[in-house]
Formats: sequence, C-alpha cells, structure tokens
Amino acid sequence: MDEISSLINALEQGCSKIQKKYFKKNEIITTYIQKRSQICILMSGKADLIRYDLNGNKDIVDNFNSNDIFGEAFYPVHTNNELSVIANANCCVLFLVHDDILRKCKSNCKFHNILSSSILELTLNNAIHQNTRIEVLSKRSIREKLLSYFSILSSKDFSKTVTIPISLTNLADYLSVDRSAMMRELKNLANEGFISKNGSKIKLLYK
Amino acid sequence: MDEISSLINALEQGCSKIQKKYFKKNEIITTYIQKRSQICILMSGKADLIRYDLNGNKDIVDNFNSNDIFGEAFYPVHTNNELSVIANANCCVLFLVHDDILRKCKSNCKFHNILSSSILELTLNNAIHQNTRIEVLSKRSIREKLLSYFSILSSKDFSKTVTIPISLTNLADYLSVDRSAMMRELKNLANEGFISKNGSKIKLLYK
DNA sequence: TTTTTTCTGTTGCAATTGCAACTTTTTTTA
DNA sequence: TAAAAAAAGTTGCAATTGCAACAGAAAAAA
Repeated sequence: MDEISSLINALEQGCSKIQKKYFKKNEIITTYIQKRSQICILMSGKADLIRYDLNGNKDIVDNFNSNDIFGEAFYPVHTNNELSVIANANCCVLFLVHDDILRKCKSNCKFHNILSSSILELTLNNAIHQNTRIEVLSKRSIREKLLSYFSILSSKDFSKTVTIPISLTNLADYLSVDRSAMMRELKNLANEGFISKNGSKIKLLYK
Repeated sequence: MDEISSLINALEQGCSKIQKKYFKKNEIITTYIQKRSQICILMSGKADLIRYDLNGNKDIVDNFNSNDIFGEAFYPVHTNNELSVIANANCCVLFLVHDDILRKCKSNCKFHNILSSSILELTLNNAIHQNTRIEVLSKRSIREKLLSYFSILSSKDFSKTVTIPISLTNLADYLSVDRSAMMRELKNLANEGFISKNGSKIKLLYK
C-alpha cells in the first residue's frame, strides 16, 4: 500500500515525530487512556482491541491486521472501561501523535506533508470497515446477519463460493451473536437449501 | 468548528475544487453509485442515508447532522443496493472530490493545504460516531443496548439525567431493534428500578 | 509425540424478541 | 384551526435467541 510506504520513508529519513516499535505476541501495544491524540498503524502482525468488563470477562471489541489504523483518537472521549490493544502475533507498529500530523514537525521534514493524506487514506479505509460491520450488525436476525456477511464476502471475491476468513468463533463475535445459536442457524440455512457448507467454505445457493 | 470554517474560506476564496449546493427537504443530495471519490460535508441541515430494500421498504442506514462528513468514499465498493442521501430539512452541502484533496488544485489555491487535515479531522470524528454505534449494536440484548446507549449519553453530558436527542422511533432504528420491543424493555427497566422515564427524559438510577 | 488448548458441532430449555394489531398522544401540514 | 401524519405506548403470541452443558475434531504447545 502506497500510504504505508510513504510513512516508512518519512520514518527512515529521520522524522522525529514518528516512532516505530516491535511487539511480541500477548504484549500490550497501547491502552486507550489519556492518549487522546495517539494514532497507531499496524505495519505487520495482528492485534486485538480488548475490554475487560465489570465481571473481568475479556471482550474483543475490534481486531486489527496489517495496514489497519487505530488509536484512542478513533474512540469517544468518555469510555467506561479501559481499552487495550494486545498483540496477537509479532507486530510492528508506527506511533504518531495527531497534532504532529497537522502542524509541521520542527525539522520540517519533507515527508511530513504526505503524512496527513496518508493518514486520511487509512482512516477512510477504516471507515469502510466500520460501515461494513454496522451493515451486518444492524440486521435483526442471525440469519440476516449471516446472509448479509456472506453477500459482502461474495461481492468482494466475485464468487458464489466464499471462505470465511476467520474462525466461526470469531465470526460469532463479529456478528455479536451467540456462537451455538449461529451454528444452529448455519445448519438451518443449509437444511433449507440457502447455502451449502463444508467447514468454513460456504456456497451460496440463492438467486 | 474550525475545520469547517477553513473549508468555507477555501471555497469563498474561489477554490474551484469545492462545490457548495443547497437542497430543500426531501431532495436527493447524492447517491452512492459510481461516485467512489465523492466526499460531502453537511454544513447545515439534516439528512438521511437511505436504502430501498428488495421489498421496496425504506431503510434508514445512517443520518447526518451539521458538520458531518459522508459520501461513497466511506462505503465498500460492492454494495448490493443503491444508497441515497436525502435532505431531511433544508441543507447546505460541500462537495469535494477525494483525489483533489490529495493533489493540489490547478490554481494552487492557498487554502488547499488545509483541506486534507480538515477532512481528516471530520473523518476521525465520523469514526468516533461509528465506533459508538458499533459499541451499542454489539450488545446482545435490548436491555444492554439501551443501558449502553444511556451510559454514553450520560458520560457525554456529565449527568445521570439524560434526554434522548432523537425520537424513540429513531432510537429503535439506531439500536436496530423492534420499536415495540424496545418500548417494552424501557418499561421493564423502569419497573425494575434501573431508570425512571418521563417521555424522552431518562434518569439513571443504578450505581 | 503426547498433552493441552482451542474450535466445531449439537441440543433442550427458558428468556427475549419480533411481529401484528391496536389506541392514544403529539406534531406537522393544509 | 382542522385534518392528516408521525410518534408513543400497549399487549398477545409465535419465533428466535441466548445460555448451559455437552462430545468430538483440530490446532497449538510442551
């Protein structure tokens, strides 16, 4: 992705406003607390945005892959619970401070100008992902959520046969439904001839 | 909002890349079809993002207020149904083309530089709203959705008494639940002493 | 390779939710 | 200001869903 390589250049040419750090699996990348203007870019690896609720249950709020952008800057100021980003694999992360993106850095580094538009690109990308999730979450039944999800996968891949790119357990989390209820609904969809299913490979049989 | 006034300046100083248009209630502001790079900013008024589903039912996907940013650029490339933005009141809208934000306009207008960061600000703002909605949508029961929604309102207002800023009908849409089921749950919450309710004024009684 | 952990798959049951069909109240429009 | 439209409020009932508690398969770790 072009935006990412521009940023890497800026970094390597010595822009002091960008930090690059490495994390091992299970290490804490950042917490969303008093870092209002922190923007992070995951250059490689996988990470989860985690909340521990009042009962101490771990709740996966979001998850990030290569080229994803995240940070407290994307979240409301007033959150009840602390959010943490935890590495799910070895990660390389760029850290930027929001204000630094707008104002030029002291050394007036020549890559600074591209920063703002690169961040905008990634942020737009993030918005597309969010809207996609809102799309499926706003369906009222598990069946509709699944069909909506499959339909999006199908149009991305230009194919009526889609492979769910995450575990079914994680899919249930993504759709915010009970996993066993989702499994049941997958079976119903298959029994009623809407789909055929082999593991996480789904063939859409309707229309 | 600073970003908006910067944009207005850019416009009024004659940047040819920005268009300003006025719409009356019920007029179509734009459609999300083959306008991949269109970015719109609602300077005043209210608007809804609408989808007509297969049965011809009107489905309100999102709604926009002053200073909100929207456009096909925020949506996945492959959408099944056509999305339209309809004015809900008299609206003033700025239209920008995404590529123009990145490259400088021919006249090299001096306000062009601020464009990118202004758009970034608005886009980050948009992400915050989206994350807030995902937060409530990902709650599994109507009760949890309501409590989560109230809790967010409460921390915004620094008060245990909140006024729902939209109609209850629209709130049910926002939470993606059946309106009558939501009304029932509001009554249950009141009966069980979690809240007290007077119209759209809600007092939080827990903790 | 064995052990441990995670993931998949299943089912009964109770609780929640959506749907449909109303009435009443409030707001908007003519 | 009267009429029309939208919103609020209610309830019964059937369908969906979450929860709990399993067993077996697959993947990861030791």
